[in-house]
Amino acid sequence: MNVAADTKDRILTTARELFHGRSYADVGIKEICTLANVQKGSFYHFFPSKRDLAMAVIDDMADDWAHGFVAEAFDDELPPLERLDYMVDAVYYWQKAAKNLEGRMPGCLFGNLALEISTRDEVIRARINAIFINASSRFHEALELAVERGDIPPLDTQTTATAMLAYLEGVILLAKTRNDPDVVRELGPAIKSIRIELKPPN
Amino acid sequence: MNVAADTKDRILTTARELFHGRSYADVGIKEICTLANVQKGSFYHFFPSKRDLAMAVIDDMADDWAHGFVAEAFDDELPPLERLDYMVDAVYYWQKAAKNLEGRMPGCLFGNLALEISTRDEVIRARINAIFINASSRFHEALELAVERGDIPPLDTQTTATAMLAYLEGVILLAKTRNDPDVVRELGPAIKSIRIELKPPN
DNA sequence: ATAATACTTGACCGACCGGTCATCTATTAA
DNA sequence: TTAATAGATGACCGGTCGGTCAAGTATTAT
Repeated sequence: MNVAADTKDRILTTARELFHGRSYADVGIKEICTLANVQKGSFYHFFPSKRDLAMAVIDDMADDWAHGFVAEAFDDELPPLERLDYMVDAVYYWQKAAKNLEGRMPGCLFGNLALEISTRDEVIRARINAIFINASSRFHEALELAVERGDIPPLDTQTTATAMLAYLEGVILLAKTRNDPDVVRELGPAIKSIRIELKPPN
Repeated sequence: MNVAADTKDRILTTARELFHGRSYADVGIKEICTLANVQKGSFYHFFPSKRDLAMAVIDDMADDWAHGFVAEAFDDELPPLERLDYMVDAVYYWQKAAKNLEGRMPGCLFGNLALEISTRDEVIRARINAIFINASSRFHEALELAVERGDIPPLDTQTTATAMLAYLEGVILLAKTRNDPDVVRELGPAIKSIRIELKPPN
């Protein structure tokens, strides 16, 4: 169990780093195995296919994410609008650290994989979509609270939350294309300016 | 010349469709050749490598884009803020048409390729980055004009323009992940709410 | 008419891809 | 102690990948 869990974990961690740093298609199982110090046959003992590995990596990352700085950013103790800034900051520092390590900005693993594979694999697409929906609900909670507290005037919190997530992903995309994490810091804070008005009731 | 130009064009067009609809890595030269009715040797007469094809596709698309609906959207005749809506609408209709044809939302070719290859290929990354900078300058012009006309209060037009482009890309990313062009229509208009204030002069 | 050039053809190449499998070893349960 | 199970090993497989090349055919310039 111990050894096995360790092996599987090494595969998962290595694959995650490689997929994130490059792309799904560009990383071969052989390379993953070599870096993880795992034999190929052993790999296929734990994962039935590369695609299944990808799904496991996605779930793994989503877990770490949710229990990591997303949990910190959207902490109940924090004033709702500050949570947005916290989130932006967290993305910035993470991307900057990654760039310092690898020389390149990896961007958002989910965004990367979504654009790369979602046209080819419905299951993976749906999985990433679910992660986005979940993330957007964090924004939503924060916005609801902000309205409730009178921090901001009423607005369509649901749609605005999704728009904010979209903005964040877009900022990361642009920053990655420029290979410059500072873009996140420069553009990120404007996330708070996004507003979608409530649809007038019929 | 005629026949040759035609062959090269067929390759370019086919590759563009395939890259856009799926991904760079997922589309092989053999498939491109088959669909374009071109022999492999003939392909390599026009393009030294797959990578060069990708660059040609990017340039080709950037050209079409700039002279196509981007030119329409950012027409001088149009009130500056309406240009933003025009742009969003154009993206929406395009993505919807593509989805109706192929069943899936292809998203933005530049965004797709940026996330897929920019960590591996500096030249391509820089090329796409240049396209984004160029696009953002269209937004910038529109914002400058809007401020000048008093349509909106003064703001950091340069940064806001980039933020708007980021937002648009993010919206397309999310829409693609949901495989639903309506996301563009739902979130798109909020692009006008994005504001980045002028940095106070020292 | 001829020579040079542009383009086409399709067989071919080595490398690498994801994936399999028989065999061996360690661990666990009875 | 033994039988079963879980995990590790690495050779192996068919297929596909990007790319090459020698030979042929149009096309163009002289």
